[in-house]
Amino acid sequence: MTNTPADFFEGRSRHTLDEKGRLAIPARFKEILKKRGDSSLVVTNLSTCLVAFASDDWQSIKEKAVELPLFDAAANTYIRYFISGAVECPLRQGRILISPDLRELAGLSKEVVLVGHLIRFEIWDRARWEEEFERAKEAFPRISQSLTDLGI
Amino acid sequence: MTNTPADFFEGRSRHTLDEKGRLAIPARFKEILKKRGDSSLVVTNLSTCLVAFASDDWQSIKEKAVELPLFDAAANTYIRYFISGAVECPLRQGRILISPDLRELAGLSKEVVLVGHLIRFEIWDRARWEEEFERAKEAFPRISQSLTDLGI
DNA sequence: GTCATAAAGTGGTATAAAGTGGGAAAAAGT
DNA sequence: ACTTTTTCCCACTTTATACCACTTTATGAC
Repeated sequence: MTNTPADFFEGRSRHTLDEKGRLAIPARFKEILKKRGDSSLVVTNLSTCLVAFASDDWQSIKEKAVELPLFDAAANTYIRYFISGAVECPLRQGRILISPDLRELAGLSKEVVLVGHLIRFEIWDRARWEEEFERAKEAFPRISQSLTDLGI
Repeated sequence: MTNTPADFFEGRSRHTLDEKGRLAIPARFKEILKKRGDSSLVVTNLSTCLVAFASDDWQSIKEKAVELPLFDAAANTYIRYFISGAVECPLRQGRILISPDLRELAGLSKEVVLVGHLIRFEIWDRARWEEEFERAKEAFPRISQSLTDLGI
């Protein structure tokens, strides 16, 4: 794992989450944030893990969401499920604090894996991540058509 | 750089509603109100929860509603159901008081969840929120087309 | 390779802030 | 005047933050 600063979140790191819910951010991720003049991450939930964005990337997601009609069912589902989980997490001593609520949703215990996802990165409980990785490895040969359709 | 508070209500918080109906407002939400020079919230009912707005945002909702045709059925339903429920709740010692009427409508017991919804935030009974969250999570994969139509 | 040094990551403690609960004073309604 | 409700104040508990120290991993010189 080189320490060349990249523009994207890349690579996987195993970290530990302490009892207070503090999570160290890998140095190469911190470099990216620093380059953008950013010192916080925005963290929210997905169904099986958490996702972290640089604040200005999250900002543009929000700006779209805020234009949605007040009473549209799909819009409300989207906001309640995905947007409403978002918490700004400032980096302190190179770490962020993950709320008990989000920790519970993602099933995070002590051992955690941070997975680079280019514009964002994911935060997985280690056991869940290993399951998901196996699933992805298994599924990979079968998704070639979908990838072609997506232009890859 | 600085720990700037966001412009929108984001994140979920678990709070307790005491016997007097007092509800603490999360510090990050209070920051937003303070930034706007606002010291009250406007709270009204939705079908399964309550919604809170900063007073000037509520003002613009009202200004739109007042332009609606006098005898339009949907307009009247909207005003009777949604607009008329609104109560101004001033912040006192960082808390608001929720009337027994609204508490009953939203089925609020002791455990309550505040759900950031950008321009507004929702107030849910905890058990109801958990049901709704599961529903939203479940429904999420199926609403992608609607979201695309909405420009997401 | 080994050693020294630096950087990254981990854990604990003291302090500060946020959230919670209850009681007394004030205000409102009867 | 009396009851009920609201408001304010204080005390307590819980959670977050800053600070410090230690361990582990990476880096560079020899």
